[in-house]
Amino acid sequence: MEKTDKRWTDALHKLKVYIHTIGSLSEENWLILQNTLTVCQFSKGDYILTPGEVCQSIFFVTQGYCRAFYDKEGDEINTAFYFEQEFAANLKSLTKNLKSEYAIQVCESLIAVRFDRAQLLAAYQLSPEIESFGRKLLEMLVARQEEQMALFQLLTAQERYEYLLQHQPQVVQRISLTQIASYLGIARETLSRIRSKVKNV
Amino acid sequence: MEKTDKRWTDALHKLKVYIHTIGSLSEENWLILQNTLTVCQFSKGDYILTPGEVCQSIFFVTQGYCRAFYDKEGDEINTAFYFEQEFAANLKSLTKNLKSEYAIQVCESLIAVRFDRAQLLAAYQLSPEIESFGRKLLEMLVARQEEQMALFQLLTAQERYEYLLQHQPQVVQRISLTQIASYLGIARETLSRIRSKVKNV
DNA sequence: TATTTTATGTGACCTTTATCACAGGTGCTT
DNA sequence: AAGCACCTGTGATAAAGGTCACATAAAATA
Repeated sequence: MEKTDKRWTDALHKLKVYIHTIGSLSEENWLILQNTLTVCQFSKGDYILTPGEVCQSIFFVTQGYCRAFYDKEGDEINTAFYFEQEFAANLKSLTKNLKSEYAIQVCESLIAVRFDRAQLLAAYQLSPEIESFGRKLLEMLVARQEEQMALFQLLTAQERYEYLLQHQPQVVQRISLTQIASYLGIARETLSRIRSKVKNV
Repeated sequence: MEKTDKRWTDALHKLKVYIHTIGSLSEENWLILQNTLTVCQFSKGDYILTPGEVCQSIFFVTQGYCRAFYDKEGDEINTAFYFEQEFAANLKSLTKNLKSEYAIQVCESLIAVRFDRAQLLAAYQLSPEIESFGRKLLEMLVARQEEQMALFQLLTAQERYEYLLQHQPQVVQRISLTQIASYLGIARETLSRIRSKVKNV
């Protein structure tokens, strides 16, 4: 995508707005950061990250969505969905420079702002305020992960589905039953039965 | 505990060694950081964090261990164990200033270095290098959490137990069967059966 | 040591969920 | 419109794990 494209500036604008919700960044530092960013477009089915590859980027989704999934003996197991205003990456692979054990694939035509790992680290060196932003971003991601973990350790399949309905309604609205079942760790038939039970209550 | 206590300097030394494994910190900044730290001792059964309380500290364990657990309708459900050279905290509560939904309790007489949230944030302001350390620490914690999540989403009960045997043998060695079962999300009888099956293979 | 408490092992039985099979349904392609 | 691929719903059956009951072992306490 060209820097002059309306979608480019649009995506960066959305990111800027988002950044100001988690802390401040001076105009000067925003410009430094902005110079390290690119805006990318992907089509449905494209891979943002493939197994075996080392994750080099964090993507801030501004349109569409994608999913992370493992291949377990031929079965695809979803572990996350990333929607608008969310950050998609394999953080373990990114920070520890390890090969990814899972894939991230586009589900719905995607526009995202790309943070390149090396350039981001360089920006941290240039500006403590940018590193401070990086820390706050990580704090948010850690908090979200912690919540996600509790979901899986504490709740039954049905409770997890009801949790999604309440807390992540867009997951239920935009994603197929089969994909949600894989995410919840249950068979699609079981989710179909849960769904009809919940409806009739 | 007194600052002159041998265990105090001993704990700080262990922390210092650990910090140098995740990145460098100048002697000057180490001294700044050190001034914000306290070394605490807890007895078996003590609570480091109680439900409803806002988490104000991160503890670097140097001796003994503790566990995090939810109370789900009277049943205690373990979600984590923190051993020597690990950081114990409710990161969601700490970073978002929310009440904790779970407790952290000492299982085996504990010595830990305490990072106070407010003082740590102040140290970040004083020194970008300390904030950089904070970011790297979070990156490690995020990576560990991500691995933990995959464990629960991908593996069956028996596979999870075998994973523990291989990757976290101290969990199996130091913690009772009942506590491990609660951590794995299975009945203690089931774990007992898995254990006898695994032994006889 | 004797006594009590707590943790673990094991069988019988029950509940939940997975698996297999198949019947519509929806949307895309030709 | 016909054909095809893919998704969802539902029944029958199998397997995994939970629950209850009780025996035994280990640890704590008197």
